[in-house]
Amino acid sequence: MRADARKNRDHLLAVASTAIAEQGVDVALRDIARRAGVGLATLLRHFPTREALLDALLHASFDELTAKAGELETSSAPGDALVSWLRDCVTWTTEYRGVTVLMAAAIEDPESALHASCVTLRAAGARLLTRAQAAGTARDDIDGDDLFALIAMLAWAGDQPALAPRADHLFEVVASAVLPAAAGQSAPLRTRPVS
Amino acid sequence: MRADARKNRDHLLAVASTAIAEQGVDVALRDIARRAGVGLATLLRHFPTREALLDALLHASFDELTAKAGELETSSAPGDALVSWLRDCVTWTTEYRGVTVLMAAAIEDPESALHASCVTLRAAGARLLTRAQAAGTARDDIDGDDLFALIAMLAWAGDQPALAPRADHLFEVVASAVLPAAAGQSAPLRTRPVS
DNA sequence: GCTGAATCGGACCAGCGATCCACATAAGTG
DNA sequence: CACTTATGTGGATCGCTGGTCCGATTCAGC
Repeated sequence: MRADARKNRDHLLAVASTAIAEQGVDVALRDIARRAGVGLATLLRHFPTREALLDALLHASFDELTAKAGELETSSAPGDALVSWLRDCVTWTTEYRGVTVLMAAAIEDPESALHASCVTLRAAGARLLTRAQAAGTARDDIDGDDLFALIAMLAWAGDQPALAPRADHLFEVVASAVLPAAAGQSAPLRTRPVS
Repeated sequence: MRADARKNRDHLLAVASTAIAEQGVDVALRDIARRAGVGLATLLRHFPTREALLDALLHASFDELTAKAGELETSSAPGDALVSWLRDCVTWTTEYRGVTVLMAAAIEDPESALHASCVTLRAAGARLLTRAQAAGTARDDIDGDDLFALIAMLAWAGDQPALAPRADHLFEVVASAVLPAAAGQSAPLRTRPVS
């Protein structure tokens, strides 16, 4: 890649990052290009679709989250690890308002630039889940797909202005369903802890 | 209203209903107008915004759901009534793909044409919820706003092609959090039923 | 400095919701 | 029935979106 092209690419990523933080992932690509001082065509050649741009932007975050899952797998109790990782996932999406619906679409579209990242993320969650299930902390009748869906639902709620103030509380409610006796969560009614 | 205007209005509603069933609430208004054999301006005069059109279209359904809540309030056990009504709400939204995000936006925007309907719906749910809480069947730390959010989250999941196959299961998971010992729901681990 | 290839961005396209206004028509009046 | 007027209509148009094309520009190697 030519030096000027590389510079443009990096600058575009930086500008896109702040623009998305300000206006969400639906920000007009023209705005990003204008703020970066390049033409729309230049942006679209570096990143042919909005998803490709997001993928380049989010790749580091995705890797962080999967790495975090790997750490938690050995450093924390199964239940704590799962709920802590879920929390990380949900809070992370708040930085990229609107990304949830793209992820939900990408996970079943192999053509999407975000597909691979989403599948990896789901797999990381599934490992934490099965570990917690083996320990008897998480309910048995859900799998990685369910977990991914629950994360997406909570993240979506965080994206909605009317629902966002409740996001933390909703997380607790959902978490209490996945981990009925999770540490730090108040059980809904009286739940007998697993011995 | 003039007779021809009335006829156009009714025809537009009928066409919009089928178009939305086919393509979701994001269907192009131009398409609806064209399929109805009128100009776009005519559609937009009868229904100034997409929300106004949806409000006219959904009003009957909203009334049905609130009426259903009133019935259940006297005919069923508090827990059963709540979970049954939740199920009705969520399955209803599947007929109008994409309506959830509009409802979530409308509930806190008093200017929205859908605002009043959403508030009424939330109030109906809140009544069922407090009744179930008084009976000790529903967890105490949620309110009508939380319930509305949970319905919206489940409905949104049903709208996402990748998540829709799991929608029923996700409903059970969330319901088990709201009503830990709801009849017909298998408790996640062992939960001691309230005496 | 020159040349060829890589890169750029303004001009365009189709689609969207929305608005305007000349025209058509239904409803009321004599 | 004829005439008037208020109402309803829809094609043309606007600004915006994501996306494509191609002539102009700039870089990299010799």
